[in-house]
Amino acid sequence: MSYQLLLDNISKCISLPKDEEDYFVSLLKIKKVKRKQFLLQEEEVQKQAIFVTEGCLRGYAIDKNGFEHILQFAPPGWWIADMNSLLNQEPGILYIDAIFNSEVLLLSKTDQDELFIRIPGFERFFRILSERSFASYQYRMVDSLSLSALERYHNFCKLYPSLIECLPQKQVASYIGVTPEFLSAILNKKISAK
Amino acid sequence: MSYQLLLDNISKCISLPKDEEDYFVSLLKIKKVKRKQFLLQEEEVQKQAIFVTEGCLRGYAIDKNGFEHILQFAPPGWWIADMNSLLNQEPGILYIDAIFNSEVLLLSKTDQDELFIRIPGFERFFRILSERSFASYQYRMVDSLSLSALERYHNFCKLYPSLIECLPQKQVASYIGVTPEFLSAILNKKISAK
DNA sequence: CGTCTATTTGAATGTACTCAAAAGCGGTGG
DNA sequence: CCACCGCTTTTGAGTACATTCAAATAGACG
Repeated sequence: MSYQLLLDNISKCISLPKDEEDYFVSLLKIKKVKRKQFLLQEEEVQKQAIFVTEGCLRGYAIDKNGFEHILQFAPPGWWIADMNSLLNQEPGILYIDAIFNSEVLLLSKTDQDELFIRIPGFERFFRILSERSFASYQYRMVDSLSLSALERYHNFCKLYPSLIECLPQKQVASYIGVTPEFLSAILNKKISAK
Repeated sequence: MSYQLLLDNISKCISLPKDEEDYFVSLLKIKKVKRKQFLLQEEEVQKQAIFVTEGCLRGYAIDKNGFEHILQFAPPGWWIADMNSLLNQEPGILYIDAIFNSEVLLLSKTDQDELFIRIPGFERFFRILSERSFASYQYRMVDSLSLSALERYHNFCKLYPSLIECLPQKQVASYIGVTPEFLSAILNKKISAK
């Protein structure tokens, strides 16, 4: 059932009595999201943290020339949000939409704040979650400073092995920070070089 | 005194009785760090979280061609660490050293874990700290995907206004991800274009 | 004053983008 | 089943952005 994936993740970090688990689940809203449907658009305030149970979402920004830059994919088991907007409840810069028909769990900022007070164990869970996200962005930033486009592509394949086969290449290009034409070129050059 | 800056930051997030504060302070080690002295090198395990009280540190990676890529500067009031290494207690990829003679507070991973158990309020403090770091890396990653070198330079000036005047330009170049020659070129072109 | 490092300048090169057009690949409706 | 549509991928030519390398200039400091 929809909550299981999230509850399993939580139980790896903290142990939760049944009543607390029930309370937590009562705060979650299940939402079905159709392909291309938005969960957030630029200038909106991110009111909920989003946990993906089925399908896949993406978070991206659009630059002043109208080009998309994908920051993150969120397959099942991943959280996604414009974190600055969620934290400070101010307008964000990200768009979040569904790549495939998806199902997500929503936890509103106000319920989350309440949750921290009622069940301090969730402070720990979200601390650990944030630390890991922080750590992975730190390394990703290092990669973006020090690796070539091809190396970033290989990293991507390692990070999202399940996605690489079902995503259009242009979305991968957007994630690693090159144009679709250029990614196509370096991948084909590589093959013929064998 | 050395602890005040950190205690002030903490008190903005959580309120701490005197005895808990004393316990926390007892876990901290003050360390003086000379310019160019290392606090961490590649392949080492980050055993402590580092909080800067005086001077300035930097965290950077060295790529396979021997070039430095600065990930972060840490002036007073900032924490710095190879977060993945600290979290998982495994070898990291960052170097951390002092740009100027500095003073830092060290909180070891084991003491920190103990602290979370003894004083749950610190779960909250470090959750908030991690969330903010996460949020700022998220936006920085968007910037690196969507902004030009000159725009990233302007962002840097906003982020580290106190540093921009005392850092050698080549270190700023390293942070924004271009060569010192190129940064010099775009800054001078800009001026003559007036 | 000399030494060390940072900055600037310029030429040649490489990396990545733009634009345009062609080719491929599902899906859908007739 | 085929023809067509929309979207992705490929290809190529021309251009812009950014690096490399080398050398000259400028600043900081003992």
